[in-house]
Amino acid sequence: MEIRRDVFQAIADPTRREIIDLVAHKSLNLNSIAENFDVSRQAISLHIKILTECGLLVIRQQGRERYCEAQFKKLHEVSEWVEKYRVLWNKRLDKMDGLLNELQAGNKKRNKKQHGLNKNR
Amino acid sequence: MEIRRDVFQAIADPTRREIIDLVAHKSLNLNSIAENFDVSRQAISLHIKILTECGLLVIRQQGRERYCEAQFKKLHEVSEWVEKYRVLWNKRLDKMDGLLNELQAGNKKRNKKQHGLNKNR
DNA sequence: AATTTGCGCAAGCAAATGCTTGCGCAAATA
DNA sequence: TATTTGCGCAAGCATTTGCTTGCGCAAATT
Repeated sequence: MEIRRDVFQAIADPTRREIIDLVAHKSLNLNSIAENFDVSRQAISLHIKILTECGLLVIRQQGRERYCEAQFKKLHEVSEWVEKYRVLWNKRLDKMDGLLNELQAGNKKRNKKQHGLNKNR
Repeated sequence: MEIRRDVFQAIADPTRREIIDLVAHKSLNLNSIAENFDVSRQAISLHIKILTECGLLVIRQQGRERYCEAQFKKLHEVSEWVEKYRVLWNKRLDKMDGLLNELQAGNKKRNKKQHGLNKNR
């Protein structure tokens, strides 16, 4: 068991993202989750299976009910991948700001050239 | 044109994530990108199409070559979704730390009860 | 003990995904 | 001008995905 699933693949589906949103703050059993969607219980059950297989959810069996608890640790993988670009993307914004400022400065008047300002972003 | 694609869906595929990694620092034309993979050029072309359709890539046509440039702004959507859980997931770690400490304290000796310490994380 | 409730298993199916190969065009090179 | 190069378009195909419905079991309720 425990088929290594890809987290990125798991959160690709909007329904699965909603499921995570739902159980983020308090555990819910499968049927309570399914109530929030207009697909069959079975469909939701499958989504939950996928989410547990990749470690984003953990099931606590309690009698005949299965409570789903979010497991955020696994989101770290996604976070890492995205955040490594944050530096670059801030840099790009800076550059754009710079260009905009140059343009504005140029339009308003051709004197008082401001250059390389606006590094705060 | 411009079929609104889901960013989450786009980055679900490992090849597409690799493509983004490749062009993160410098633009590359399609064939240079395709060289890095052992699938056909056409397959890569399709991946790139998907990436541009959701705004993660921008194409600059230059003669007969098409240079792919990463567009990190769109990653913000992913970042936002993931990061909103960071608080929760840190909180959970705190709780676990707390439990661990209680256990340790309990094991070592049954006196000197430390409770609710270790809030620093 | 009989019924209801929660949920997994499995089959079946349409649509989407990822890939390939072959064709053709327009820009660059010879 | 003839050939090469970069790349899109389109058809075809195997998997995968997401969903449904029906069955059945075990825990809870009556």
